[in-house]
Amino acid sequence: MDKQPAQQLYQQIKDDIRNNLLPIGETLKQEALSQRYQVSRIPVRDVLQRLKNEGWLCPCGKRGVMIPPLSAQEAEDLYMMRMYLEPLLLGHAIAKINHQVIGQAKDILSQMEDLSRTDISQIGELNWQFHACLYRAAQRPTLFNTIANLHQQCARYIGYHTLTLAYHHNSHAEHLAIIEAAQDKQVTRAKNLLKAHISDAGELLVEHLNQHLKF
Amino acid sequence: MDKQPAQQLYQQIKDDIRNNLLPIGETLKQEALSQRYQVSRIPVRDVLQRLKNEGWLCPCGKRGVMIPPLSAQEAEDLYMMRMYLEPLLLGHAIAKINHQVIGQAKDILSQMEDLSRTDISQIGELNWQFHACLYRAAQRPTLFNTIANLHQQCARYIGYHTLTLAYHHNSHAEHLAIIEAAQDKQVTRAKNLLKAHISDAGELLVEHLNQHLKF
DNA sequence: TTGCTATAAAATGTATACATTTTTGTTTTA
DNA sequence: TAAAACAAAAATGTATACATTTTATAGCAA
Repeated sequence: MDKQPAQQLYQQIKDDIRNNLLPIGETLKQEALSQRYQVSRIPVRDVLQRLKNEGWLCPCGKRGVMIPPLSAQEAEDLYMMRMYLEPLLLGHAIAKINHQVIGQAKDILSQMEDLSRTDISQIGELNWQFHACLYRAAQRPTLFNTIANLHQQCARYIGYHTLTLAYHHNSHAEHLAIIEAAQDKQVTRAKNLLKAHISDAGELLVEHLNQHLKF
Repeated sequence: MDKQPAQQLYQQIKDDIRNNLLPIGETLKQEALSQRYQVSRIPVRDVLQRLKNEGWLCPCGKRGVMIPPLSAQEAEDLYMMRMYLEPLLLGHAIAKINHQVIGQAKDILSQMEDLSRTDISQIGELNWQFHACLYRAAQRPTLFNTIANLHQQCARYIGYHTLTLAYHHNSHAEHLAIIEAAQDKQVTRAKNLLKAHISDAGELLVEHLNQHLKF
């Protein structure tokens, strides 16, 4: 099942942004991209608009888009928002969580542990799958979508740093604790654990960025 | 200066959604829309994608989009998120607010008071301009954009209800109080006022929806 | 009748061609 | 020399035509 061109293109461009294969801070030319990826400008335009809405690209002047430089302040804001919103959603979720959801979440955690360190790029995705699995149970699509967007935007920051590996070692225990609290319907405890979990990750990331983004 | 077709189209479709001139809950056909508005399908596609990302449309099945029905739960979630995030941003803003910003905000408030009741459709926009004017001062684009998105999504709910008029009568005093607190650099007080302001509006809206959305 | 398969039609995705806008570079003029 | 104005180019926006995918329909078998 080979996806439609636009689907591949979307992944490809996102990867290329992560790997710094595209110029940062200057307008991306549709024509250039369409030649680079061997498609017409129509799917390119679609993908650019989509990536802009997901925070991977930002407006550049009055027309066109560019890859915004990584910013410690942006990371701080993203994690701050997550810190406020995700416990809210988890609170709604816990009332409706059943054994199947718990099981699914645990499976995802197992997968994360089994990942060889060559698959770092997938850790971020699995991490989101874990959280999303719990959040979905809340059946609050509006809250869920906003949070999903925030994760999307975070993805650019947590994809390929050595930081990621170090962090996810710690976070495993935190994930387990959250699941247990959720399982036992300890709403307040679960929310606090989650808040701390996000806060920890955010602080680590912001600190890391402040050290490495010199300008 | 007549805008580009897509710009007009964007406004037009949004208005038509607000005024219930387009079918709710069934997939919008690109071909039909392109004939209705006398443009090709390309700008139609662009606009549909954009409106989807702004919450005016939602995915429908595996392909296409539809106009989602108004939902009290969605309104509740939107206002809940605003209640948490906007005071945060206002807090950052107050430190940087100067007299010019205060003046600008007051001007917008005056405009809102002067609006004849035939211009109800503009109240929502002015209301956002007021808040945005303060928020922009914080120079926190990431937080700002997320909040702007939430307002966009709220817009569908507060555009054309009789409710709007009744509410905005009360809210004027609240707006003034917030500005004064901001002017005096009373951060905590301003944040609390704002939180209450949003909470009030949210409760009123949700109650209204629960009464009028029978199904 | 019910369910499945194959085929047709309808809708969306994409490529090419054209129109419009923006930008850039050059020339002209104060 | 500097600034303004114009012309050429480059880039984006849009229309038309075509390809692919999805959905609906008709026919057949159980």
